[in-house]
Amino acid sequence: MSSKPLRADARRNRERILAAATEVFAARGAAASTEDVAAAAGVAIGTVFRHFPTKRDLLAAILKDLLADLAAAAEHDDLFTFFTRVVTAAADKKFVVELLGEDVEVAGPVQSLGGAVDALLTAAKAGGQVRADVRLDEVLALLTAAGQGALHGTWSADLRNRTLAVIFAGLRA
Amino acid sequence: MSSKPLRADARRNRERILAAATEVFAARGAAASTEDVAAAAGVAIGTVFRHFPTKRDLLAAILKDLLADLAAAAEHDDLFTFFTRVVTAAADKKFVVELLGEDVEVAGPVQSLGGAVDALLTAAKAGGQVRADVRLDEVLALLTAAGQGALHGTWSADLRNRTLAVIFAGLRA
Amino acid sequence: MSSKPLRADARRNRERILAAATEVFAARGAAASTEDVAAAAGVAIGTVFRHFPTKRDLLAAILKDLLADLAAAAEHDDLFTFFTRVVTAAADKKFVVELLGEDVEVAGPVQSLGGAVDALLTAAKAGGQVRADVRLDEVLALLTAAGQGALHGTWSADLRNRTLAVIFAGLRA
Amino acid sequence: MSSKPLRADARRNRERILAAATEVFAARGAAASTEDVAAAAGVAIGTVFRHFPTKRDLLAAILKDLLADLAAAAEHDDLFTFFTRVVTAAADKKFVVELLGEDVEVAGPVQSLGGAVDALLTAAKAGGQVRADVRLDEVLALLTAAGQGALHGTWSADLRNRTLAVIFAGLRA
DNA sequence: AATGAATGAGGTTTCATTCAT
DNA sequence: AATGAATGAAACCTCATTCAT
Repeated sequence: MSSKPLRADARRNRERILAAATEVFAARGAAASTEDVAAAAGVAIGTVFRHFPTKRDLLAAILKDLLADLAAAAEHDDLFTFFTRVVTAAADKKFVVELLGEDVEVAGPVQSLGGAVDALLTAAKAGGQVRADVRLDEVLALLTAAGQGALHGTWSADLRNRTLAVIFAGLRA
Repeated sequence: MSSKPLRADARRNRERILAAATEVFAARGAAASTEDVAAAAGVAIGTVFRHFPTKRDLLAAILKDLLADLAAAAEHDDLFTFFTRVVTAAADKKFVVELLGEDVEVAGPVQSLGGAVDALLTAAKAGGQVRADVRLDEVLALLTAAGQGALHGTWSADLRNRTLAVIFAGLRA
Repeated sequence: MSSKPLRADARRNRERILAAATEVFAARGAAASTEDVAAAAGVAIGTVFRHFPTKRDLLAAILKDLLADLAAAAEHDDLFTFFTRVVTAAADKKFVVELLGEDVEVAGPVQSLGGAVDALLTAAKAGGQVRADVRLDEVLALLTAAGQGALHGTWSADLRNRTLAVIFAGLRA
Repeated sequence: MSSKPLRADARRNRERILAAATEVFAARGAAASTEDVAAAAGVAIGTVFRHFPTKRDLLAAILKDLLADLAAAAEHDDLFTFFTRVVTAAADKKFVVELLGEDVEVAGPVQSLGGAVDALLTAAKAGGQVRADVRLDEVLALLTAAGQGALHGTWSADLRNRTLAVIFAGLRA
């Protein structure tokens, strides 16, 4: 997949930049400057642009990492647990929604998430926790919706639980 | 509320600017320039800033108008119809979500929307279409979530219907 | 030709910028920064870009002015005098050659110069100072060549005279 | 002259870089990036800078090679043939003029060219093809001028011939 | 000697906002 | 009240050059 194995220092910097960017954008929104990200990562601005030729590339990389983490977590979850996890995670990453709002390339990352959710959905149907006629795409749609709703609404834990309860009830029958 | 009665041409300009801004931001996102809004409205940039001293003020005014329109529509809807209307409208106003992501002053407008929804919810409960223990705040949360999900996911009409069907089923039982 | 009559202050600034740019580029070459031009003109950087949206636009405007001045001078010259004038002028504007080296739009301005030269050439042929079979395009070519040669070679007045003498002799017979 | 005998691979690289640089600068002008030159040569950027510590050094080396080639060709030419050859060559090397415009160290190489031309000029005078009072420096000036004119004017073969014909006639009488 | 990642100054350009006309 | 030119702080990005590997 990756065209070349990065040199040790390059890989180290790439990761520092990604970590710094995640933090900076989380704190100040996607409008924060690339300059600030460089400073937070402790590298020069040119280094950021060597790794991510465009601000959009940087945002896309963060998003990809985030979704990959979530997809990995899916292995040990049932559908409802996973759903809750995603929504909770979204609330911590205020800027993800802004990323999605842009034309950032999401198709790929979301596909991988879709695969994970598909497995959970199948299992949930088999176990009778979800109606048989529910399809993958509306589950993904609900996931996106809940995630972004939580993001913008800054729901309390209690509100989040009650809101998800409605969705879960709808999936059951 | 209004500090001064505007001159006729000033009022006309204010409205032209609002209409143009709604269109421009819907088409190009909230990052579109104020200059572009002025051009679309057929006025000079200075005129926009005379009416809305800050870009944020302009965005807030649009949002307020939008929500007021929705609240007005609520008068003739039942809860589910209204829900569908809001979600459909959101898909047309790509930028609303960006506004909410910012610190735009929405408390007031959203309150009025809440009032409208509260009435619909009470009626729906009375009619037995919604469980008695459902509270206003989770309905609003679901509304926000669905609206923003629709926005970002660019749902087809079919997907929207199936997604809302799950939510509605959840509200019923 | 010009789409709108500029406001008084705008026109004043436009001219100050052009004058400053001519000076700055003459002194430091076309690689000098737009920022420096703005400073020399006593305006903010944004003002330069309002008048000349691109550095290239600025360079093209200078070139156009320069050639227009030369074309105007042609009215009172004979061909050989004009030729000498152009070559001398070129030596003062070290950067013109760099402009021409770029893809700056020169076609238009050069056309106008061509018109002036054509008239001088016709008169010179009529007066018997130039062979009848000499065509406009080679005269322009020689003009360009001499101008740029003078530029790069930093000819002394004496060398310039002797060099032009060869060209003039060639045009005579 | 040469400080150290280069290792075989180093010498090979030096030549690959020079060849690539000649091509790249010819195609895209002297503003082309050193990075691009490295890529075209198939070496890393560091290698370019090891051989030519400065971009200017690289440009100077190219120029030197170019002029050396021309001087070598002079051995078998008469003055007019040589003149034509130089002008034609210039049209192929779009960037040479830019180099001359800079402070690139050309004194040495140009001297050697001057020597070659001097010999041709002497022969031409002896053969009666050039007036006796023509001096070397104006011939060189005309050569430079014609070369640069051809460069910037993108002359057709026909135009070049007619333009040179005027100069040659001027040299004859 | 070669590699290629890092540096960081500097370039062009955008845009919200101010202010002279 | 309207106009639109001016401001100037960023923003993103490029590139010659240095230096660790």
